[in-house]
Amino acid sequence: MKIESSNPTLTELEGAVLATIADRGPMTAYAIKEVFRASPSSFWSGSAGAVYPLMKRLEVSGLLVSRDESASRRPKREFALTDSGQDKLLVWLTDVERAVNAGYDPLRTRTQFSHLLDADCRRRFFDAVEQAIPAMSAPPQASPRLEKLHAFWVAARQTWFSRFRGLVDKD
Amino acid sequence: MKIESSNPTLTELEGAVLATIADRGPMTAYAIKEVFRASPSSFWSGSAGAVYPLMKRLEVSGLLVSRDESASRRPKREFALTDSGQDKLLVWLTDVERAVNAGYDPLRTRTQFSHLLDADCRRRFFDAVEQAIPAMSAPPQASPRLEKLHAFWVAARQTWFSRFRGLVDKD
DNA sequence: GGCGGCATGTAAATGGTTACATGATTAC
DNA sequence: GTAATCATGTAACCATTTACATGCCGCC
Repeated sequence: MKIESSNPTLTELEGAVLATIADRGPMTAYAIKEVFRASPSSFWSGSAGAVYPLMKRLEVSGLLVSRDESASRRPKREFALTDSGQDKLLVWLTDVERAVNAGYDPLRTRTQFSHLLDADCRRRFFDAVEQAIPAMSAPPQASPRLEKLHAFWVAARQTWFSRFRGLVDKD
Repeated sequence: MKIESSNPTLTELEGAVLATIADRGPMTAYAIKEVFRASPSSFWSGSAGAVYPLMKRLEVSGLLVSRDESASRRPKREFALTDSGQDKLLVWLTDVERAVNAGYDPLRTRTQFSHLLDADCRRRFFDAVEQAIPAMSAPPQASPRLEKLHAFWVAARQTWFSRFRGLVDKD
């Protein structure tokens, strides 16, 4: 007897959707989409074309259940986590292989090639970046916990970048 | 008279290809692909299906030129940067909007939801991550400069994560 | 003589973006 | 009454991945 394992592993977007619902409770696809749209990373674009079909897929594979919560003629379908969805979420959340990954960071990529810029151009670019990093704001209506986490991440990034710069400027 | 602007902006992969060639001199598509495959980020997979057509595209749009460098019956086509390629590269490299972006980081994503894990599970996951971060190695045959940059980035990440953990573990 | 690395490429599938379309409801 | 927001969705397109296919060269 073969056990149906459905999708082998969740994509980052799928995992993040499940995690968001686990965190905030049942939500509409629209609300999920807005959460991602508010992210400080442009890689989480929160496009309808990604979110709606994705959540439908997650329901079909039994990780989400939806109920019609329309209070008027306007449609409103709320998705909640199933037990199996909770299980998969925990697997995704604690996936060490995924977590230990340099990720995809346009600034880190550029630092690797900063020596290709002449000193003047580099200084201007670095100045602009250094000024912009602390200005990165957390998504509006973020919880105090998320706000704190964001501030913390920004501070770490700032430290990293200015130390990197100190290293490079010496040359 | 209309000025042909061809592709509006380079993708991250396109920019990184141009930068790699600018850095190392003329290379084959195969060599480029291997550089990306060696990256510590799984997002730079360096697949032939991405690299070969991409470099052909960059040549068609005039950012690269290729010459046949076959020394035997085995084919070998080396791509070099054109002046226009150099220009576009500099624009890409100093794109502040791109550089100031939280990027795509599976670990950062997971930290945002770490409170969904029970204390025991969280500790195990964090332990594994904290142990794995310093073990992240730079690509083999990296230049001393790249090696240094990588070590520096790893150290910053380690600091960030352990401080984040200190913040969370208090709860 | 065979295996691993160099070198080129393509076809199909995936996962996501952009842009569009529709309509209900709320706030001004 | 009209603009913004809530809410749902789809179609076309895009960059990239996975998997495959081919063949040459050097080394053991």
